[in-house]
Amino acid sequence: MRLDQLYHSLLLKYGYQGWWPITGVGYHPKDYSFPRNDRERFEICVGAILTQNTSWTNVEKALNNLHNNNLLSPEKIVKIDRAELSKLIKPAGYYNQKARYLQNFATFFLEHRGIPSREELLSIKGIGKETADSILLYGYNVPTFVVDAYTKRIFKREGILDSNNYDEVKEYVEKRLKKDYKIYQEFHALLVQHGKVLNSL
DNA sequence: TTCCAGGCAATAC
DNA sequence: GTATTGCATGGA
Repeated sequence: MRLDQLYHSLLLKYGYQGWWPITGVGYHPKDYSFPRNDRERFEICVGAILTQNTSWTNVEKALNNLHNNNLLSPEKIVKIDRAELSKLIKPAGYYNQKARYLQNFATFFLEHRGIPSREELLSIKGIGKETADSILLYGYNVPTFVVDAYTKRIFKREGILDSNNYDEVKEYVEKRLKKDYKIYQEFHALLVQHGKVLNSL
């Protein structure tokens, strides 16, 4: 199967995914106007960090804890005691590491203006390639493709590309699909959805 | 009970 | 430069 065929067949099978989910809004299929403000942008970045090797349902519990305590802002995150932050994000797992990662990112978010570069994001402790690309693609609508474990697994299964190299898989997609953030957002979300379905078979 | 999820950094070879 | 290992909760 070719790459664009996979994209179209997944879209036909699952429909528009409406990523990235926002608290109080949820998923928003065919609405690409998000994030609508810096508050939503920051929330997406926090979610991207919390979901590292962690199921989204667990991340939602942690996000709700922060939201309900009115702490879902960079100012609050940098100020709060780290042990207190750890406690609130506990459901997301790895909570000691992630509390530190969130404070590292919140500090950057407050000091930095405009769209960050991939290199700037990667220099933050706690932001690796997938998280950096997720932040750029969903938080800033930059057409950069996000590769995750499902992507590699499905590409191999479909005989598209057998590689464990992040940048190689990323470039493969970016050279073959139109550089459109809407398409990259949908495709990554569809690959995750398909990966979940395959796991449940 | 074991397995693993929308990874990352540190360390070991 | 590539391969391991620690980090942790909640659901299947």
